[in-house]
Amino acid sequence: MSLFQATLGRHIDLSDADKDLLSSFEHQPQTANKHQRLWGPRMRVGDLFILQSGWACSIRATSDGEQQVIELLLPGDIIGLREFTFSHHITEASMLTRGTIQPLHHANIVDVIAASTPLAIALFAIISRQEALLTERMLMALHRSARSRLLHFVIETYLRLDKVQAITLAAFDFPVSQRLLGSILGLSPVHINRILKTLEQDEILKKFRGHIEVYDAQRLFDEAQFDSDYLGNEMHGLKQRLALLSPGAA
Amino acid sequence: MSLFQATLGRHIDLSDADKDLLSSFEHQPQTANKHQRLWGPRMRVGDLFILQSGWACSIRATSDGEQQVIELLLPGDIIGLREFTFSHHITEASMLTRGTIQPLHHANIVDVIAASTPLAIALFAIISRQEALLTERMLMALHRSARSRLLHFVIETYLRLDKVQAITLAAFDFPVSQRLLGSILGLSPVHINRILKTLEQDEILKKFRGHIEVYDAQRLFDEAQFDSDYLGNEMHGLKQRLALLSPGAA
DNA sequence: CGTACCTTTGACGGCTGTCAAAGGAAGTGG
DNA sequence: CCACTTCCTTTGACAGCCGTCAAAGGTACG
Repeated sequence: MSLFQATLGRHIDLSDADKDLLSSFEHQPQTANKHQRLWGPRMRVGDLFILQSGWACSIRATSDGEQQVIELLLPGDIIGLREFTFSHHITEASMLTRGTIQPLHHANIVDVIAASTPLAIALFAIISRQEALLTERMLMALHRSARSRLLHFVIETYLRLDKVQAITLAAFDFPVSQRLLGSILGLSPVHINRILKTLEQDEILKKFRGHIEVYDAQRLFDEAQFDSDYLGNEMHGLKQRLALLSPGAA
Repeated sequence: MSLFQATLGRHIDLSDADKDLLSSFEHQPQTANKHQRLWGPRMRVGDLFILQSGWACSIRATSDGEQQVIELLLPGDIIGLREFTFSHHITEASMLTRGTIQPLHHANIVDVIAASTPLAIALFAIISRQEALLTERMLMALHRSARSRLLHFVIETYLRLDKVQAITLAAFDFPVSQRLLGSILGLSPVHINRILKTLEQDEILKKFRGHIEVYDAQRLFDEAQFDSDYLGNEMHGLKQRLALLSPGAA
């Protein structure tokens, strides 16, 4: 089963028909280079991309001449799901690392929704969780210090990665420059650097070029005041309703 | 046609069957009092509410003891759509003014999605636009001054209201206290007050208890650097695909 | 081997939060 | 109709987090 199916299956139980339908969209994954641009602002919405390996992001240019990262996309995510009902892109999307992607025309999402209610609900679950991620980031931006925000983001990213493929907190891949960290958190690169410096001095963690090493997980979580409620996958009530809808569906 | 149908119909063309289906959910609207609480954090997700008149919001308590408004809900909006795939609420939802609401069990959303692909797409369009609203607010929070953010929010709210029912920018209802404005924008009430003072001195606008009067729309838009792209409703490509799906659907 | 990007460090300034206190407006109960 | 309470608005003084500017060293890549 592919990463993408696993992502959808995290929220609902996939029937064999659902799996077949999804497989038909995952034919020949393409290799995407680092910094490869998938679309830009004002471009017509066409293909979305299932990210099968590597990291990507969507970006907006801000009025003050900076770049703001809107969402960080990890393996298993759908790049552009949040914009598939728009006629034109507002964001730019590009790869942060080399990776593999699977194009999927936005109209095909309509086909998926028409073909399978469970898959439609799973897509709602995914988009709702993206929104929850965004909400949490806004909360952090408005009510937390830069240091706490950075720690929060490290934990969030670790947990998202760990869900896709088990990794260790003591040392995990993190191909994000200080400048990019600033674009994600809305902080200046200079300040990011100062924070990382103190985190290293305090023996909490150290960010290297391509990875992070965590020395003191306890203090990491304490200072980040991380509450993982918003990352949950459970959907009790709706699963029952879905079962009722198609008791004999293959 | 109800406000709710108009909201959905902004994105797609509703068939008669779609309208009938929606009507079956809009039986007996209830009156909701000011400050009435619709749900609280950690409560099981059950009913959503179609807001037919009045203003509402969803709120999160932050770790620093403040309240952060997550979303402002206006007539025609669905309260809780963003959480219908979760098993438990994270937010609290409550009325900001007296109004009328129509309960709708979250499992019924599944029925709607199963019954009509166009309605399912319309729901995706709505949730995607909520996410776009949130994204824009985060962008403002990270890259704009408090004054510009406040002006941006005034324009955004005016445009959202105007879409539901034509109003005039020179004077429109705005039942939001300075304290609440702070909770929405993530600013202290004290600072909100100072900004409103200068806006009044600069003869741009004045906020009264229950409404806003705009004196200088030009400067309002200039200072807010408002770009309305993210509020758009168009969905060209997908409408064509929907038409293909059910050429003869009633 | 050169060029571009990333990281590091210091000095300085401003936007916005906190604390405190007082007056005004609205709703409540007698 | 009045007394009381509660919330909202207003204002001043002060402090701190974080951005900006500038410059230099380090690292990767062609």
